[in-house]
Amino acid sequence: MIKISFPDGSVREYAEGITGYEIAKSISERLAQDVLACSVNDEIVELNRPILADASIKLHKWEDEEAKHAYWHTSAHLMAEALQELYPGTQFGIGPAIEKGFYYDIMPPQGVTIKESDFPAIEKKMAELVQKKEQLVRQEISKEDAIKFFESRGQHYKNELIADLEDGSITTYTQGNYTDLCKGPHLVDTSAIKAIKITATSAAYWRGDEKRPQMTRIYGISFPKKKMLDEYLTLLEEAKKRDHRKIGKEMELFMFSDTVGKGLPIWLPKGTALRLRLQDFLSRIQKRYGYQQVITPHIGSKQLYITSGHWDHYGKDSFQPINTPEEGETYLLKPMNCPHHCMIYKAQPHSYKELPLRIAEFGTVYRYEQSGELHGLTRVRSFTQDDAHIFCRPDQVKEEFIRVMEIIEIIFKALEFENFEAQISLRDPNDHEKYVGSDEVWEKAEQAIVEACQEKGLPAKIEYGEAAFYGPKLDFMVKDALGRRWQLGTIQVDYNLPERFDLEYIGTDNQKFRPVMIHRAPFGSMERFVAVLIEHTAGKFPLWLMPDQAAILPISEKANEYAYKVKDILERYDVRAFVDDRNEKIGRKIRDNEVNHVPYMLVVGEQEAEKGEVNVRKQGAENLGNMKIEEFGEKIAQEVNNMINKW
RNA sequence: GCCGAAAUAGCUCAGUUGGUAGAGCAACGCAUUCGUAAUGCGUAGGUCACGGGUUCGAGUCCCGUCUUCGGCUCCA
Repeated sequence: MIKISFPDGSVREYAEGITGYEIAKSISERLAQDVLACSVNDEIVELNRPILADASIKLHKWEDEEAKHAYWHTSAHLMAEALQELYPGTQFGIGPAIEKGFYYDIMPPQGVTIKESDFPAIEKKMAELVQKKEQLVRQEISKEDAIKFFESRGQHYKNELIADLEDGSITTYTQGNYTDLCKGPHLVDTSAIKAIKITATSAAYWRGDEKRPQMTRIYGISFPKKKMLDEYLTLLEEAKKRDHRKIGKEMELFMFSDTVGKGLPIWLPKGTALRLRLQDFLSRIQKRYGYQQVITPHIGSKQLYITSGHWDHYGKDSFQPINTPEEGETYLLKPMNCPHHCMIYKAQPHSYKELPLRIAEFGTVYRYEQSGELHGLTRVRSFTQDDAHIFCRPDQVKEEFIRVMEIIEIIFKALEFENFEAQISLRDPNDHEKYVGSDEVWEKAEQAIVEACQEKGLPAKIEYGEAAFYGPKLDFMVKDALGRRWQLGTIQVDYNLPERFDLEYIGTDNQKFRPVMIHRAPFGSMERFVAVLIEHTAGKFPLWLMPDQAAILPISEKANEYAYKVKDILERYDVRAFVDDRNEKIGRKIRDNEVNHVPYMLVVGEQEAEKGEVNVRKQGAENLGNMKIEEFGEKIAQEVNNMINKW
């Protein structure tokens, strides 16, 4: 007999060789039906793996990530089996479970391309195979046999994977005619896969290397119940409705023009109003935190970027230089603001007493992004960073870092971004080529970041090899409507640029010292931030950011004049309203757009005109009754002020 | 840049097997002046992304280009 302990601490005895499934069954039939995988001593295994010694066990149902992982991984194998039958001769790369579903990278036989129109056939074949209730059979295999086996099937990619594996650790899983090199774990059989949707195809390089062959990646998702698939598809539809590109167009916030150029956003009046409000908000906070605002040109001489090192690193991958016709000068569109700010620092001698010096600019930069990368406002070729550079003494780094984290905290709180993740990006300890600066300097910087996070109690994921070439960084990621992660706020320590620009300050002993530079952008960029903000709020911004805070509806022609008077008066309170003087039903527009972006509707007629009042209706037509225009203006201004001053 | 898909009126879309270009909303005009989150009637609006080809005839079929979309790769 062996002892099995459960997550609740209880212990039961079972015969040696019992499986997870049998354990589940011993608890209840229902559990046995629902359970998909189990963890034995924290290793996730399939339910039919015999347990040979005392162990702790967790049974995973669909709700657990572990179960979903096994489920989708098995789905990937199922899809591979279907593809093998539909397209004999297909070579298989890798086919993992991902956050939402699974994919398989395949090399279809010569002359075959898999298109969207082929998806139903693949789904159908998978459903057919499910009917067979094929077991997934795990087999341990020697390296030699594995190579022989996959060679005999013409699976060269699999063999390349095997070459990197250690003998003795190699396992395969077989269901029906399909055998895959795989570590597992899997479902016991495929019968639990009830609802399948092939969602997309894409090109993907073998092992992510663009010099290697390009494979076809097929994405899919599957669920134990048809209803869950339908719900998932509905969710995707809902997410599309809050796509910032759609809402941005409807609300007339921004636009793109093919004639102006791809990836070059144009901010329309309402979008500009929103953006300026955000900039204003940040400026207020920055003033409080001792920043000074500057404005620098949109181009800089090539020499500036040679000094900064950016020319060597990115020259060939950026927009190409601008040359003057006669004097042979060479300029670059500025891809970042740091070098300009360094020159501001360098223009004057600095005492240790002046530091930290904090220089801020809403600086527009231009970066060449590959055309396939462009995406709404989140990935563009010209964007404005809410940039600032802090020049400080080495002993001030941590404190300055913490102060920046406070600013980011204020912004995220003010805009209710609770769903963010923090990531500390450190260098890849094995790669010294990629980074500039000494090990010692890097270690100090990395330590400062880690400590700052600890002191602020910010849980942050550490990623090695993700640092910039000039220094480690802390990034804040927020998810968009479709669950894609976008980097917003960023704080980066830089020991490199001060060196390259030979920046210095005079210490207490009258000696020269090198300052440390901190780059930071709490929004990241105005474009990306507004995009994420739109998706986060579905266009229902907080009142103080709303481009149109009220719609004024005159009831009769006679009231038109009064309506405009109301607008004028409200403007004095900085309340943005528009007059709908043709009495077009606002509701119609709103319903057609499936959005509801105007928080207040002011109905005005002769009665109101006489008394100088407005009839106030809140979003959803709730009638708040009549009040004086000034009273309403005051109320909104007050509400806005409260929201801003809270921070 | 790569793989796949799409492109029709300002917007959202329809357009059957190739045979005169359609709707709703918006715009404009006229009527309506209403206590309200969809007033009525009318008018105008299109080189069907662009360029080539097949055909008696192309929005529709084929090829190329541009842009957009979904991914890949990339991201200072």
